[in-house]
Amino acid sequence: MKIPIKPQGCTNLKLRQLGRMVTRHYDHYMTAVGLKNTQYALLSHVVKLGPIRPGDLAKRMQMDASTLTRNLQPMAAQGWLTVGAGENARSRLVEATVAGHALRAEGQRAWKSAQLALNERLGIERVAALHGLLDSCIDSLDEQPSHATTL
Amino acid sequence: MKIPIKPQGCTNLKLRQLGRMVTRHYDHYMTAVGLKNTQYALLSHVVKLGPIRPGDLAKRMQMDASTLTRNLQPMAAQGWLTVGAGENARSRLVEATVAGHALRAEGQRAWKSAQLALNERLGIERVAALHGLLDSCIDSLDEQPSHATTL
DNA sequence: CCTTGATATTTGTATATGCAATAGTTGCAA
DNA sequence: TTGCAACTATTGCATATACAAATATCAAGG
Repeated sequence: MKIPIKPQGCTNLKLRQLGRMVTRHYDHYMTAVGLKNTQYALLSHVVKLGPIRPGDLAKRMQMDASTLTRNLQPMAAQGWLTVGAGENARSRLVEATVAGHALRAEGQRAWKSAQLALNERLGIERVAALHGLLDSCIDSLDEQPSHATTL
Repeated sequence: MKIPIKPQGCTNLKLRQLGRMVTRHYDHYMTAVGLKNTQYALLSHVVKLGPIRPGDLAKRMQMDASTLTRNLQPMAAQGWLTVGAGENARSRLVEATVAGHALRAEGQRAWKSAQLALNERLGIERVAALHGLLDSCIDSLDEQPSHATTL
């Protein structure tokens, strides 16, 4: 007989609290290369996913399209990436510049320091467990239409 | 012999992605009572922690004090809480109004729906596991001076 | 009393986030 | 061909987030 353990408290609150803490942690490392944690994440995605349409990129990052539009702006202004013409006149393609590739490489080193320090502080197994759980939750929520509100 | 499983990917990215998804989920429910997820969290803390100084509240919520100052403003403007005088002239006390208490009760019902729907979608055991992990990480990071960078 | 250092909160600046509404495009159908 | 629906990206608006700097206050010493 398995006792179903009820989750206590608010998932959203816990996620946001830890999110704030962890984000601050990474930002301390990323500022060394002049990037915010969010910008490093975005730049990495653009580098890895090559020329990609904003909408597709937003989906990949689980981010609202309008948020992406705005987050791209300071980075394009810095010359790290370009938002050029796509196939149609209505679609576009985001691509990392040479400077963007270089910066992302630098950022990757800073990121690594931040990640290792975090692993150290939390314990590598706890981080691994957390990753597994976060990934599986992301996957589950991604499949379903968000608030299909199956009541 | 225990093989130490290396965490793959970026903790920050995963936390933020899931955070965005979950926050959107809660917000869909909270808008029914005119609250944002963050405002519900803040209001609940103020209700529960009674008259409390901004700085202490910020610490409790793992939030920068300046962020708190600003987040309180729209809520005070709505008459849900007050930021009154504290013991000293330099300190203050945040307290929920009667309207604030009422709204928080309403919000709690909306929150419950959101939480139950999330439990449903992720599975109650996964949510419980996630909570445990998030809590333990929050605790660990809370103890240490953040970027004491023990390298 | 006055200075000085510690405390508590708020401002300045910049970015992140998302919903609703808009604008421009494309494709299709009447 | 015009007219409408679907698609793609952006704007308007409001809020969230944090670091650095400014403000205001208190607490001790001198």
